[in-house]
Amino acid sequence: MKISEASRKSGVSVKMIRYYEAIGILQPIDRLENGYRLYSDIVVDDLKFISRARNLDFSLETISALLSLWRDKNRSSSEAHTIAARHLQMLESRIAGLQEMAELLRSLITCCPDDDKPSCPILDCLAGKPAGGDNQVMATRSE
Amino acid sequence: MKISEASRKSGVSVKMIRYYEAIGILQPIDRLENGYRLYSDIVVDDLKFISRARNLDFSLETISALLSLWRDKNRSSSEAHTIAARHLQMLESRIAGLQEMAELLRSLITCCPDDDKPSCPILDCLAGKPAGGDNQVMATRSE
DNA sequence: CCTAGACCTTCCCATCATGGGAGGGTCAAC
DNA sequence: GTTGACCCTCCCATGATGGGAAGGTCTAGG
Repeated sequence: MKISEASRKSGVSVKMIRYYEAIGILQPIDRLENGYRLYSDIVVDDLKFISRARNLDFSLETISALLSLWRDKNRSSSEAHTIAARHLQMLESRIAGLQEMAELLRSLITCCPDDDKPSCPILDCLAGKPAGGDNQVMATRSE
Repeated sequence: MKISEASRKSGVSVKMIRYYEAIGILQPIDRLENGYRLYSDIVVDDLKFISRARNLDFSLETISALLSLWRDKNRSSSEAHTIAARHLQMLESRIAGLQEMAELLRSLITCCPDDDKPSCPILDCLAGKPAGGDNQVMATRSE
């Protein structure tokens, strides 16, 4: 099949399919005489693999490693385990960071009168004014 | 003060200070005769404001709006409220997405034998094999 | 007076994953 | 023989950040 069908079947955009090949995640794809790429079902499976891994927010570099593992029938599950565990840890620390932000933001939003007057704890906090509560965005307290 | 001192006082890198000016978040900075930028304490405060807002993951575009509001003594707190509420919503949906990923990943990691044999539910899941449990990464189920 | 070093400037490039679009080739159907 | 749906490559843009080159400026020490 040609690239647009591979795209349709895999859910990966035509642009990205070519890109994955260009950066070496996909082996070089066979070409027809006119230069058109020819995709096998196996490559479509690789594309689905990539798509699922992207949905778990793995980087393309990591996905490349995972795909190699998948293709390697002599792999150890511990290798995939290690990669996944490291990624999970990163996800968790990102979640923690975002939650901290969200919590502070929520408290500021709750305090904000949301009216037509200028006084606003949200802006005060960003400006470093010690607000009424213990809201304080961690920052740059170098002075 | 010159740029490196402004950087030290604000916690914003020299590169970024220049960048913020270049994209118009900061007003054009006064120059000495030799072309060196001259920073006032007020601009340092702006930089701290930006830094705190970045710590809450506001985009520079949004920060530009917040900074304008902060400078506008005729603002309504509702304007900041709206911006912050929209941002909070975005943070929350990102958290939810990451948590979904983390949860699936955790369950896969738990199932993975983590040994020297090739069988691995993590890779199976990425490859679309319906694993033992109900682990299934949402993807591309177009066939 | 000269030099070393610590600044400052601008400009270009790289990141990461993704998309847009130009300019041009190929092929099938009508 | 043209139209339209494909395909190709190449360049550019995103957002926030850093790296580094090439070159100007200023100050302190010899």
